[in-house]
Amino acid sequence: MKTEHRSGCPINLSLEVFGDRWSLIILRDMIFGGKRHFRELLNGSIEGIASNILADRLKRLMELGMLTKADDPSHKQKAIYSLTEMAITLVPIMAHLGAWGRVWLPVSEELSIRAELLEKGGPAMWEQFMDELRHEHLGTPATVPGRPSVRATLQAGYEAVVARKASTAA
Amino acid sequence: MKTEHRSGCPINLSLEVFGDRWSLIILRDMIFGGKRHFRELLNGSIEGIASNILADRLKRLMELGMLTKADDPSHKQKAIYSLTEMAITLVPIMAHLGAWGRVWLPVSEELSIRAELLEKGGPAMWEQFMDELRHEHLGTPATVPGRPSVRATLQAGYEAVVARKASTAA
DNA sequence: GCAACCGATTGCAAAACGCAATCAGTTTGA
DNA sequence: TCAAACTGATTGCGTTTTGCAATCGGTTGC
Repeated sequence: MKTEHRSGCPINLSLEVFGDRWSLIILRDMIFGGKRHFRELLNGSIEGIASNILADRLKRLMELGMLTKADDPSHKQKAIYSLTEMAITLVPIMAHLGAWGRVWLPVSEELSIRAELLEKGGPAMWEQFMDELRHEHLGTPATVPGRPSVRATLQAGYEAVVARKASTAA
Repeated sequence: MKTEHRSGCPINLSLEVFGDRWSLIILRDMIFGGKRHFRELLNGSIEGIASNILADRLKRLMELGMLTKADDPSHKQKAIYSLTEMAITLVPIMAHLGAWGRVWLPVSEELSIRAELLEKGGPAMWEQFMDELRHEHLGTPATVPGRPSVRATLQAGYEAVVARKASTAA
């Protein structure tokens, strides 16, 4: 891993980690989309990432300590990627980024409903979401079961918008 | 201005705006360093931005609506760059980014003290800072004068660390 | 057996980057 | 008065990164 840095400024160092056009997209798809496999990330990406870029970024994110990789017991060739705590704590940043983008950029309604719900949920929802991610990716015990998962809530919001748009368009 | 987007996802659109290694650095220097001129940004950058990259990014950030440019009355050739509201509202993102970087990345003490103070100040401090930036860059009336400015507070913290390190090293 | 799928890798053209030198106009100061 | 320093850039050029398509060897399901 490269240890050469432009400066010790936290904002600069953060940019050195995900100051490119793809790293955060991959993490977004893992966090909000629940993607864990190479093909899921490759084919599920609405932005259309190329396979060599995806391979390169996965490797880089592993070297940086944001991801880990493990064998999938169901398939000898399959690898399963997991978020580390370092990546999971990006949730508040993702939430702010989504909120800012919703205000200032030409977002589409169906792709920004998740950001809107996450913004409205506030820090309490982010904490719950991070706990769920820790359970999924790090194997920590599930906390307070019974309530619907954040990802399911966001997904339901997304599907409601898609359904509504389909019905009004028909 | 380019209107071609990879997707309408707010996180993706945000990345299209500052998903590179320099745009946020420039905004950081304007927000926290109070830099307003080309040369200030060029020579003051600890990361060492090249002049062609700086020129390109300033142009791009203007096209995106993050910056405006005006003549400096004191010098016919001098241009003064101002943050727009769009850029000023990045303050909470900068704060979170700095907080995240402080936890996970090899930050230097003197360059992360500002991030620490901003994190501890919380949303109230961010709001005050954004108001000060609006006053500086947009000419809005100053709100609640009398308290020390956030930038001065952060700068004082930085200088205290530098002074302490100089004295212990001596 | 064979098609579909697995995580990549390779080749290649285009774009972006990093660096140094340079530009024309403006201001400063001796 | 006139040169030096400073203003916001621009140019040229070699290196690196990106984007895209094709392909790879191995695995699995039918």
